[in-house]
Amino acid sequence: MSLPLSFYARPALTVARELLGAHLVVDEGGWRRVGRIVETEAYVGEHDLACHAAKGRTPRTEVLFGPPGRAYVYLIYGMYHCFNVVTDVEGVASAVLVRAVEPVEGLSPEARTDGPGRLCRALGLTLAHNRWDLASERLHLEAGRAVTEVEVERGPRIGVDYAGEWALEPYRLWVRGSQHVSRPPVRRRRERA
DNA sequence: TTATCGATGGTA
DNA sequence: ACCATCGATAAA
Repeated sequence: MSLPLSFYARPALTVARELLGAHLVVDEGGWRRVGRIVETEAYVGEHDLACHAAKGRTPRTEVLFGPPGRAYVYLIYGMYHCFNVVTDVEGVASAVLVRAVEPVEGLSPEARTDGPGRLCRALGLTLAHNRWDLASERLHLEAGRAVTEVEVERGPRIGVDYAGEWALEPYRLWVRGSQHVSRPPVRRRRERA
Protein backbone atom coordinates (compact mmCIF):
# COMPACT_ATOMS: atom_id res chain seq x y z
CA MET A 1 0.00 0.00 0.00
CA SER A 2 1.37 3.34 -1.09
CA LEU A 3 1.72 6.10 1.46
CA PRO A 4 -1.24 8.52 1.16
CA LEU A 5 -0.99 12.08 -0.12
CA SER A 6 -1.55 13.32 3.44
CA PHE A 7 1.78 11.75 4.38
CA TYR A 8 3.66 14.20 2.16
CA ALA A 9 1.49 17.24 2.86
CA ARG A 10 3.39 18.08 6.04
CA PRO A 11 6.52 20.13 6.83
CA ALA A 12 9.69 18.72 5.26
CA LEU A 13 11.36 18.03 8.60
CA THR A 14 8.37 15.98 9.73
CA VAL A 15 8.35 14.01 6.50
CA ALA A 16 12.12 13.51 6.73
CA ARG A 17 11.61 11.90 10.14
CA GLU A 18 8.66 9.77 9.05
CA LEU A 19 10.42 8.56 5.91
CA LEU A 20 13.03 6.78 8.02
CA GLY A 21 12.14 3.11 7.81
CA ALA A 22 9.81 3.55 4.83
CA HIS A 23 10.29 1.49 1.72
CA LEU A 24 11.20 3.14 -1.57
CA VAL A 25 9.81 0.99 -4.37
CA VAL A 26 10.84 1.15 -8.03
CA ASP A 27 8.98 -1.42 -10.13
CA GLU A 28 9.94 -1.11 -13.79
CA GLY A 29 11.14 -3.32 -16.58
CA GLY A 30 9.79 -6.41 -14.87
CA TRP A 31 12.15 -5.76 -11.99
CA ARG A 32 10.93 -4.70 -8.57
CA ARG A 33 13.58 -3.21 -6.31
CA VAL A 34 12.94 -2.02 -2.78
CA GLY A 35 15.12 -0.10 -0.36
CA ARG A 36 14.42 0.81 3.26
CA ILE A 37 15.22 4.47 3.89
CA VAL A 38 17.84 5.02 6.59
CA GLU A 39 19.01 8.57 5.88
CA THR A 40 17.21 11.75 4.76
CA GLU A 41 17.70 15.49 4.56
CA ALA A 42 15.02 18.17 4.79
CA TYR A 43 15.07 21.25 2.54
CA VAL A 44 12.46 23.43 4.10
CA GLY A 45 11.58 26.21 1.66
CA GLU A 46 12.60 29.25 -0.38
CA HIS A 47 14.09 30.91 2.69
CA ASP A 48 16.38 27.89 3.21
CA LEU A 49 19.52 28.89 1.31
CA ALA A 50 20.52 25.25 0.91
CA CYS A 51 17.26 24.48 -0.89
CA HIS A 52 17.27 24.68 -4.68
CA ALA A 53 14.04 26.66 -4.40
CA ALA A 54 16.03 29.53 -2.88
CA LYS A 55 16.92 30.40 -6.48
CA GLY A 56 13.26 31.05 -7.14
CA ARG A 57 10.90 29.53 -9.66
CA THR A 58 12.75 28.09 -12.64
CA PRO A 59 11.94 25.20 -14.96
CA ARG A 60 13.99 22.99 -12.68
CA THR A 61 12.57 24.11 -9.33
CA GLU A 62 8.96 24.42 -10.46
CA VAL A 63 8.15 20.93 -9.17
CA LEU A 64 9.21 22.00 -5.67
CA PHE A 65 6.52 24.68 -5.65
CA GLY A 66 3.90 22.25 -6.84
CA PRO A 67 1.76 19.77 -4.92
CA PRO A 68 3.34 17.31 -2.45
CA GLY A 69 3.86 13.65 -3.17
CA ARG A 70 5.83 14.09 -6.37
CA ALA A 71 9.40 13.11 -7.17
CA TYR A 72 12.11 15.70 -7.64
CA VAL A 73 15.11 14.10 -9.34
CA TYR A 74 18.05 16.12 -10.55
CA LEU A 75 21.45 15.48 -12.10
CA ILE A 76 24.46 16.40 -10.01
CA TYR A 77 28.05 16.80 -11.19
CA GLY A 78 27.01 15.55 -14.60
CA MET A 79 26.98 11.91 -13.62
CA TYR A 80 24.86 11.18 -10.56
CA HIS A 81 21.23 11.64 -9.68
CA CYS A 82 19.56 12.69 -6.44
CA PHE A 83 16.03 11.61 -5.52
CA ASN A 84 13.75 13.84 -3.47
CA VAL A 85 10.16 13.75 -2.29
CA VAL A 86 8.22 17.01 -2.60
CA THR A 87 6.59 17.94 0.70
CA ASP A 88 4.24 20.42 2.39
CA VAL A 89 1.31 22.19 0.76
CA GLU A 90 1.38 23.52 -2.78
CA GLY A 91 3.21 26.82 -2.85
CA VAL A 92 5.67 25.87 -0.11
CA ALA A 93 8.77 24.78 -2.02
CA SER A 94 10.19 22.10 0.24
CA ALA A 95 11.44 18.56 -0.22
CA VAL A 96 13.24 15.65 1.41
CA LEU A 97 16.39 14.23 -0.13
CA VAL A 98 16.74 10.48 0.32
CA ARG A 99 20.43 9.94 1.07
CA ALA A 100 20.61 6.21 1.81
CA VAL A 101 18.58 3.03 1.85
CA GLU A 102 19.28 -0.55 2.83
CA PRO A 103 18.60 -3.24 0.22
CA VAL A 104 15.33 -5.07 0.87
CA GLU A 105 14.30 -6.69 -2.37
CA GLY A 106 15.56 -7.01 -5.94
CA LEU A 107 19.02 -5.83 -4.99
CA SER A 108 22.12 -7.66 -3.89
CA PRO A 109 22.55 -7.41 -0.12
CA GLU A 110 26.06 -6.26 -1.01
CA ALA A 111 24.84 -3.46 -3.29
CA ARG A 112 26.05 0.02 -2.36
CA THR A 113 22.96 2.06 -1.56
CA ASP A 114 24.62 4.51 0.83
CA GLY A 115 24.68 7.97 -0.67
CA PRO A 116 22.13 9.78 -2.87
CA GLY A 117 24.02 9.08 -6.09
CA ARG A 118 24.67 5.45 -5.34
CA LEU A 119 21.11 4.66 -4.32
CA CYS A 120 19.75 6.21 -7.51
CA ARG A 121 22.21 4.17 -9.53
CA ALA A 122 21.24 0.97 -7.69
CA LEU A 123 17.50 1.57 -8.04
CA GLY A 124 17.72 2.87 -11.59
CA LEU A 125 16.35 6.34 -10.81
CA THR A 126 17.13 9.02 -13.40
CA LEU A 127 15.87 12.36 -14.71
CA ALA A 128 13.20 10.35 -16.50
CA HIS A 129 11.48 9.99 -13.11
CA ASN A 130 11.48 13.70 -12.33
CA ARG A 131 8.04 15.09 -11.43
CA TRP A 132 6.44 11.65 -11.19
CA ASP A 133 3.47 11.25 -8.92
CA LEU A 134 4.55 9.01 -6.05
CA ALA A 135 1.20 7.28 -6.12
CA SER A 136 2.51 5.56 -9.26
CA GLU A 137 2.69 1.78 -9.49
CA ARG A 138 6.18 2.07 -10.84
CA LEU A 139 7.54 4.52 -8.27
CA HIS A 140 6.17 4.97 -4.79
CA LEU A 141 6.76 4.58 -1.06
CA GLU A 142 5.31 2.10 1.39
CA ALA A 143 5.34 1.67 5.13
CA GLY A 144 8.33 -0.35 6.28
CA ARG A 145 9.82 -1.51 9.54
CA ALA A 146 9.32 1.46 11.84
CA VAL A 147 12.18 3.45 13.30
CA THR A 148 11.82 4.40 16.99
CA GLU A 149 12.68 7.82 18.39
CA VAL A 150 15.84 6.62 20.10
CA GLU A 151 17.13 5.31 16.80
CA VAL A 152 16.90 8.72 15.15
CA GLU A 153 20.12 10.69 14.99
CA ARG A 154 20.47 14.25 13.62
CA GLY A 155 23.18 16.47 12.25
CA PRO A 156 23.99 19.14 9.66
CA ARG A 157 23.28 18.48 6.01
CA ILE A 158 26.10 17.29 3.75
CA GLY A 159 27.67 19.31 0.96
CA VAL A 160 25.79 22.58 1.43
CA ASP A 161 28.58 24.83 2.68
CA TYR A 162 27.45 27.46 0.17
CA ALA A 163 24.32 27.99 2.29
CA GLY A 164 26.02 29.94 5.09
CA GLU A 165 24.18 29.63 8.41
CA TRP A 166 21.66 27.28 6.87
CA ALA A 167 24.42 24.73 6.41
CA LEU A 168 24.53 24.38 10.18
CA GLU A 169 20.88 23.47 10.68
CA PRO A 170 20.55 19.83 11.84
CA TYR A 171 18.24 18.82 9.02
CA ARG A 172 19.98 15.54 8.23
CA LEU A 173 18.37 12.53 9.91
CA TRP A 174 19.58 8.96 9.95
CA VAL A 175 19.06 5.63 11.67
CA ARG A 176 21.55 5.17 14.47
CA GLY A 177 23.89 2.28 13.87
CA SER A 178 22.73 1.51 10.33
CA GLN A 179 25.49 0.07 8.19
CA HIS A 180 23.96 1.75 5.17
CA VAL A 181 24.18 5.39 6.22
CA SER A 182 26.36 7.41 3.83
CA ARG A 183 28.51 9.04 6.45
CA PRO A 184 28.51 7.38 9.87
CA PRO A 185 28.81 10.00 12.65
CA VAL A 186 31.56 8.17 14.47
CA ARG A 187 34.28 6.24 12.80
CA ARG A 188 33.37 2.81 14.00
CA ARG A 189 36.26 0.46 14.46
CA ARG A 190 36.83 -2.03 11.71
CA GLU A 191 34.61 -5.03 12.28
CA ARG A 192 36.51 -8.12 13.13
CA ALA A 193 35.58 -11.53 11.79
C1' DT B 1 43.25 6.32 7.88
C1' DT B 2 42.26 11.17 5.83
C1' DA B 3 42.99 14.50 1.87
C1' DT B 4 42.85 15.92 -2.69
C1' DC B 5 41.40 15.85 -7.38
C1' DG B 6 38.82 15.33 -11.50
C1' DA B 7 34.94 13.30 -14.25
C1' DT B 8 30.87 15.19 -16.70
C1' DG B 9 26.45 17.57 -18.17
C1' DG B 10 22.04 20.05 -16.83
C1' DT B 11 20.99 24.52 -15.31
C1' DA B 12 21.00 29.44 -15.19
C1' DA C 1 30.46 28.99 -13.57
C1' DC C 2 28.29 26.29 -10.53
C1' DC C 3 27.11 21.86 -8.41
C1' DA C 4 22.45 18.39 -2.12
C1' DT C 5 28.63 13.15 -5.53
C1' DC C 6 31.65 9.51 -6.12
C1' DG C 7 35.80 6.82 -6.83
C1' DA C 8 40.63 6.79 -7.72
C1' DT C 9 44.88 8.07 -6.02
C1' DA C 10 48.19 10.16 -2.86
C1' DA C 11 49.80 11.11 1.50
C1' DA C 12 50.56 10.04 6.23
